[in-house]
Amino acid sequence: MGSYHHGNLRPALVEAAVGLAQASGPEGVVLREVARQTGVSHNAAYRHFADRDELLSEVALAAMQQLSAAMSVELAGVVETEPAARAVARLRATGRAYVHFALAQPGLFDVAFAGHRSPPEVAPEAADPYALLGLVLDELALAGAVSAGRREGAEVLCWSAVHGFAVLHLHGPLRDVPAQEREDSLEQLLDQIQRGLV
Amino acid sequence: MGSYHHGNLRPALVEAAVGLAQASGPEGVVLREVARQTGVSHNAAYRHFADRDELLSEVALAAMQQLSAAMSVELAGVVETEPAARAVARLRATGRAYVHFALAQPGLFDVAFAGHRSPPEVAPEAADPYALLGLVLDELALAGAVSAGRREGAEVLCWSAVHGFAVLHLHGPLRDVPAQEREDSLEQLLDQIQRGLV
DNA sequence: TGTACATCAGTGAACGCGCGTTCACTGATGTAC
DNA sequence: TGTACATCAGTGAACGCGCGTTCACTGATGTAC
Repeated sequence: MGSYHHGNLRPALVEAAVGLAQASGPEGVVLREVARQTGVSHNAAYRHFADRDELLSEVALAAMQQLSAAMSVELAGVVETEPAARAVARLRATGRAYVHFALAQPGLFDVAFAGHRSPPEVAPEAADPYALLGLVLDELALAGAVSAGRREGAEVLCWSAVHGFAVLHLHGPLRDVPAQEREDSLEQLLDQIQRGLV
Repeated sequence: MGSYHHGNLRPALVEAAVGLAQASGPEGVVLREVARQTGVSHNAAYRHFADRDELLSEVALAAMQQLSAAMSVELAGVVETEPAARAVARLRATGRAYVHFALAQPGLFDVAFAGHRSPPEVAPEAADPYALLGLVLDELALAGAVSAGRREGAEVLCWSAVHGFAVLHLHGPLRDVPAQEREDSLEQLLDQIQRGLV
């Protein structure tokens, strides 16, 4: 690896950047530090990214993928078999995973949702938490657990509630709520979301 | 006002800072610019604030007050008289005002919720949107429009949903949703919140 | 197989940025006597 | 009422910060003939 050409610099830079984002959020992704950690000169990144923002977008994408992965894991853990109960449990799992990811990985969560210049940052299907939510809601509708007229736009309620909950507890006025209380509060929130859809 | 002593510098600085926050959010509140606009040397502020953060906290407080004021105005506009319907209308007004304020005053909204070092930033009662929400929920409970067991913790659902909605539409992936669609979506969200509490 | 040459992927030095903050200061104000 | 003096509220110059980005460059690689 002592060669002049790194050979695999781009992914190495992204990896380092993800590490920094994980540790210190968007501000932590400092080009010069990324280069330092990758053992490369501070301007080498410009061979692979137009500027810092482009690197940051890459990190945001990775963060989204991790979020989706976390949601998928929690979804896979649902063991209910009765269709309606199962769909409900999966919806709850989705929300729970979202909030837990935000709290466990605040840096990545922030990068994922920090306003970038490329608004949609359309991720590959699998990496899109929103698509995942839509899927689970479809299951719910199929199981008859959500009234017909209420399926449409249901994403927004679920997402808003869960996102707001995360943000308020992460940076907002609820950031000092003790963990246990927060968890109870979350389950209650999921109850209410569920009720709002039925 | 050409005198050496300004005489009223502290509030003048806060006012300028609020203006900057309004125009460009937390980052816009630049000490040197605040001083420039107030016609004072760039370090004069240190006679009145320990540092930039302390000034920013003052701005956050002002933002909270404006948010509360906006909510109060919308609340006052509710003309329903039948108690239950009135309470429901007032709850909706609260949420609507919250979101509309966020969208109309993104800079102030951001400052209000940007994580400061003084977490609770306990505002005088009147300036606390959370207290206002609690009040409206009490009315709702009194009117019998919310089941007993569901009054407790109802704040969190309402606040989370409305806050998440605002944030997702302000900076998040929903930022490009057209205004009309967004408004429809908001009304639907309020429907669902309402349903979640009953 | 060897060689010339285009292209690619790194390097090192330098720039400008504009800020927050500190320092030693000076002009204005209020108060005790 | 006048004066000495402490205190307060401003000033101007300076520092350090560490970054993102650009420039002209050089070492490595691959390919055509």
